[in-house]
Amino acid sequence: MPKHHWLVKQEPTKYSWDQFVKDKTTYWDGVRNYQARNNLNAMKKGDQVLYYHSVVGTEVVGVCEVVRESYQDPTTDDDRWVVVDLAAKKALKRAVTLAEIKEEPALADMALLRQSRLSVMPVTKPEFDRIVKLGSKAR
DNA sequence: GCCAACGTTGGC
DNA sequence: GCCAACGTTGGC
Repeated sequence: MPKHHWLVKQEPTKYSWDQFVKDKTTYWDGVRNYQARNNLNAMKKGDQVLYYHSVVGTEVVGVCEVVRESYQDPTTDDDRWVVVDLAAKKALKRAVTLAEIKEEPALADMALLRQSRLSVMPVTKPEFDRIVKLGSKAR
């Protein structure tokens, strides 16, 4: 089965990549948006996920992996909301900024640009590979 | 700190 | 079921 690719956003002041790396795995809580929730539900174990810092930095900083598929959000009794478990996999050699993504014609259609408020979104494989490639070489 | 985009709520 | 008001997110 082909793996899916995703991008999750977090404000580094709330939960940074560094903290994530320290924790190794985390559950992705706090999603209160149906579209983002639907994306969480569609995640499969082993899917690759880009980690994006919003507000502060506005850049993709690392890659993580789905280690547990969606289950009831432990931080609320409301059964509409779910979380997934993510494991930090590897940091990009250098962060890929939002400005760079905007400059890349191949990335112009990313949900990140079209729907700035969505916090969990699908990414196509070419888009995913492109960002990882950008993040693995010097500017 | 401001403002645009967009999701949600509630009156009708 | 429509739409105005309101709240939140996130880029700048």
